[in-house]
Amino acid sequence: MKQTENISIETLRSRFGEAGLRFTRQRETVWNLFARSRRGFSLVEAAKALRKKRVGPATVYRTVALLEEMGFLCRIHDERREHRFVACTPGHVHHLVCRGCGRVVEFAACGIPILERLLAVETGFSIEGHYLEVYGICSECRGANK
Amino acid sequence: MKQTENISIETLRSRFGEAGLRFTRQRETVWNLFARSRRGFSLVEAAKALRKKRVGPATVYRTVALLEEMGFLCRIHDERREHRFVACTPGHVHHLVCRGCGRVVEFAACGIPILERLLAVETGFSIEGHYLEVYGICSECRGANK
DNA sequence: CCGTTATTGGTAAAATTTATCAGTTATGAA
DNA sequence: TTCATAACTGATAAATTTTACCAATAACGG
Repeated sequence: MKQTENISIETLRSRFGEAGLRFTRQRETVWNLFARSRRGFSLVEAAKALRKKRVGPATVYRTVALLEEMGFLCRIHDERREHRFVACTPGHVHHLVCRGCGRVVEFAACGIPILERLLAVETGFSIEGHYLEVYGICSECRGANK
Repeated sequence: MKQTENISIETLRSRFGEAGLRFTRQRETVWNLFARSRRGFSLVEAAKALRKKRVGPATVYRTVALLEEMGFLCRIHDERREHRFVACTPGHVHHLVCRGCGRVVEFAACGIPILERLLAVETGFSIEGHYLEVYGICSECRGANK
């Protein structure tokens, strides 16, 4: 399974342009932080890391929300505790999260649609979507424990 | 599909006893709030609702965390925004959430294990668990829109 | 009923998130 | 390249959410 291939800066810039938004130094800096991390960051972590790079906290909050809306960042719930954001491929994807190092691998799930049809019949709901996150230990973390 | 059948107060009381914990008026009050709601509450909502019933905010936070640890409350992410807690059957269950009224219906998922085996092969992770939440519109909310 | 001790409430403090607005800067046009 | 416009930012204040603290309370066993 391929590791997440990140969106290029140029793609990002043009998507901003199309939306009538400016691609500022700060926005690029925020994106780079996430694009280079397999694990992602919580808002607090990102704000702290970006302060050193002259990006104010308010801008970090605003930019992360914006990138999430645009589909470039995904929110990871990470086993019921902290929220993190990771760079992701726009569209419907899911994440496999390592309980050891926290690294995130994207995958395009399936098998769920069948379940959804069953649920629709049994509950009377019309099903519109789902959120799935899988947890495990990556091979690297397994190796480290030996 | 059956509506969530709540744990009885007596069951709850004895589980507290077994764990060496006291079953106080406040803890019972907190439980009752959640047990009677199909939708659940966020911590802020619960704290506000319980203040009227003479349960302090600190106690609400502590008790919700405790009930979650014991498996009587489950955390709902609710479509990427607010966290809510709902009374749930202990064990591995998932939730179907109405985008209209927010009501939550439990279900025991399946189909996921097959996906997990596939992911294990493709990523090298050893898979240990997952979190699944499904969104839709309940029949009551659909009816209301007509 | 009593004593022990877990639990609570009320408040203070900490941590997180949002609002505000004057100053900055990306962008397109000239 | 320069300029004008308006989006964006930063710094701080304010609001909101969560945790810490400790004397007072009350659940539970004996």
